[in-house]
Amino acid sequence: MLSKKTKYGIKALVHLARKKDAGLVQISVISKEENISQKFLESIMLTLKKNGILGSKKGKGGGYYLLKDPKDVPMTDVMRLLEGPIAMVPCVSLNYYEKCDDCPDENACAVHNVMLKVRDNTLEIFRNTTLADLTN
Amino acid sequence: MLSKKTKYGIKALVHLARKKDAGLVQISVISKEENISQKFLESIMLTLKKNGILGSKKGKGGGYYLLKDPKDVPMTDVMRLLEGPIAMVPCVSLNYYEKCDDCPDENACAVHNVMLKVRDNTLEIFRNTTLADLTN
DNA sequence: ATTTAATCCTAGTAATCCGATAGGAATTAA
DNA sequence: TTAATTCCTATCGGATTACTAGGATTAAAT
Repeated sequence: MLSKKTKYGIKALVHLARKKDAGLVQISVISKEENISQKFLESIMLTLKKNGILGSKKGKGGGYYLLKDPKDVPMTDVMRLLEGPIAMVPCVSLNYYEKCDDCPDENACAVHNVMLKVRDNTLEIFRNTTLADLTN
Repeated sequence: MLSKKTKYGIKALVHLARKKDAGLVQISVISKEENISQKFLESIMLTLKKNGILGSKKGKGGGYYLLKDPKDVPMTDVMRLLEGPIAMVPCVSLNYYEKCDDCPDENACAVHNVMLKVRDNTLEIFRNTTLADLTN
């Protein structure tokens, strides 16, 4: 299940993408329009900023903005940043790989092989879906 | 991320599918060969039994067995039973649907639409993958 | 009958994660 | 100087996860 953090993060990014020519947008605005707890959203925006997806301006009249064009922000980036691995098991994760304690041989593991297939498909979708696609 | 419960459950089912002509298999055996905590596996086997996937025989010489042919057990059944919804958000779930608190219009929701696509793909895989496929 | 070996059942529990919330510090514009 | 914003750290209740404990029940073998 997708965490609320990721869900809210995506919604906020789409919000910014839609208003990308309007300059800065404040957390308070996004929070109201998207029905997201403001304090919670603050922390989400901060991690998006710290990881090079958003820029910000502090102080009065400040706010957030997208650093890149929406079509250059694939969902893989957003998902990995907010949600973590895209794979359902660590042993098929590209970016968060971990060996299983129980499994002596990955290639012989039934779970490994189905989940690899699922990951490939999901990854394909997220790679080919950008913020721009979500905006429509 | 897949829970250990689901992972162990799948492994146990595959184990049984591979030994389907050998009659009953005991939890203790599966537990050892698959490196799964026996007590934990007990509870998993029990839910698989209560939900019509496994049969059992109690007492000395007892054990578990598959109720159906492995090729008639799709992964959708196993996943839904052990893991719950296949969808990443409740609002795109077929079997566990729930409306989002925050979202006024599902069709206009960016998150909804990507996740619908992901669910369709994942579902397709799980529907077309049976225990028999995992056995090879 | 008794022992042994298995499933069945209910509860509890430690650790972790999630979804926030609290309370300010720092910065900037008016 | 004031108001409005982001930035930062810490905390917290509730839920979930991955087990564990302890026995009740059933059935085969002796």
